[in-house]
Amino acid sequence: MTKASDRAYEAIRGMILSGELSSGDPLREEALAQVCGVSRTPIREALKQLEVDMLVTRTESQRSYVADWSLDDVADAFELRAMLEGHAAKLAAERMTDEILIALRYCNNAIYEAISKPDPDVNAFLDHNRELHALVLKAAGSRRLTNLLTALIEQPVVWRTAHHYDPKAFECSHSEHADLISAFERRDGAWAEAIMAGHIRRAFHAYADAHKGMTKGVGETERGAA
Amino acid sequence: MTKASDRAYEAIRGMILSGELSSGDPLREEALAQVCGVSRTPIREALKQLEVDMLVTRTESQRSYVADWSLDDVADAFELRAMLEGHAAKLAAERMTDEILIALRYCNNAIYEAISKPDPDVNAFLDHNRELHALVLKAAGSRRLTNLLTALIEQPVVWRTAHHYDPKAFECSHSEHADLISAFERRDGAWAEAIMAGHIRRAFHAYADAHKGMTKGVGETERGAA
DNA sequence: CCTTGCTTTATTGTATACAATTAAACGGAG
DNA sequence: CTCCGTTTAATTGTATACAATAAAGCAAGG
Repeated sequence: MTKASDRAYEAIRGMILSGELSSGDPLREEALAQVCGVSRTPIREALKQLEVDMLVTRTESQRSYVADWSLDDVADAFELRAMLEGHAAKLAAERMTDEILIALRYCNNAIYEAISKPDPDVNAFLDHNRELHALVLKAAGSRRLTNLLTALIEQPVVWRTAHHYDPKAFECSHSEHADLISAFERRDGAWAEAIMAGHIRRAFHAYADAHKGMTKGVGETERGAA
Repeated sequence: MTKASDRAYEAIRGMILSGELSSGDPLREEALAQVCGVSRTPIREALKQLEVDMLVTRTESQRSYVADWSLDDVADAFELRAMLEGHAAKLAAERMTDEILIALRYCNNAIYEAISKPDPDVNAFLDHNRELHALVLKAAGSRRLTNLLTALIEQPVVWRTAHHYDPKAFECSHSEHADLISAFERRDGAWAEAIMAGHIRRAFHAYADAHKGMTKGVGETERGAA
């Protein structure tokens, strides 16, 4: 993925998530092309993808703007994710292979390594967490489900959530993964589904709690009291 | 929507669904551009959208092919649709407005008109059916959910399903819609969810039954016994 | 005869020019 | 002063040329 359209995608996404661009800001193709150092063609592809990701909205006249991300929107996304990823866990339990099971255990051990030190390695946690959830999707074996979820999992939200975790929250996440693996070992789809749904919902509340007090929308810069 | 990219999208989609293109056929941009009478740029956008729709797959080297649509794939899609649209029905029941309720009743009446004659008007049925489901999504009020479902509802599959309906199946569909409206009137989310999930699953089995005996994949032309 | 590496060909990726469309600026009439 | 239509500027849509890359064909060596 060293193509210009991918770099443009990452660049624009980064600008949105870092707060360099705020909700509602217009995204003009030519301006972005200059900033990203590419032509408009890859910019258009990137914007199309970001629109699918719901980080960008388009008016009826095809102008693009940075999407608004209210807490309600995030709640909406998390609820859908809980449902779909719960379903994925159920399917995964029914279709689990020994190979993937081993990989899952390895993955959760790596998560443990990352968080069980005085100074938790949040990035390592995120990497292995992502890998673990990807393994569940792989075991579920539904391309459509994978597609839907990747469009739904806003990695930035996960990032923000994890960076507000306290040691106990990390431990909780690891413990839930362990339960999930137990459910997989026993091929207990209903259990796996319940654990996963709870796992996602817990993450949402962690996000919502961390979000409390922030009066501004996600990605918006602080402006101080008027 | 009179843009070249939309026309290209419809044209390619049509070619795939009509069987003019078979599963696994390569889709070369230039060839499609000539067939559609447009340049490669809108063709690329159309292919990207068709890929989201899962009518087209791309190899790691970015070549596009007509996707394979096995019965398992369709079952997968219907299951996800049952879950998501069931969820939508639950939300819709909780957030239903009188205005939408009136529109729903009108819509289901129109469906009744279309099917309760000697020669059912299948196209009118499909139009009003689509409208009814769109109204449910509107009442549910989740942009994300709407996005996910539109990517999931392969209208062609619905089309094929409806065109194999017998009078009793039409009546059944209409009756389930009526029940759904009752659930909405009573703001009974759980009931609405159950009805909708059953409604979609019934549609799947109608599709599967009609599909029996077709040894070829969807969209593939009959070739006769070897 | 099979393999391996190179050459050729086909296909996709990107840049850019131009056309079409839409929003903004402006000006005149009421 | 406001409203409406016209003109102007800005922005997106499309076509096309060229660059980059991957597949296919081919030839030489094992």
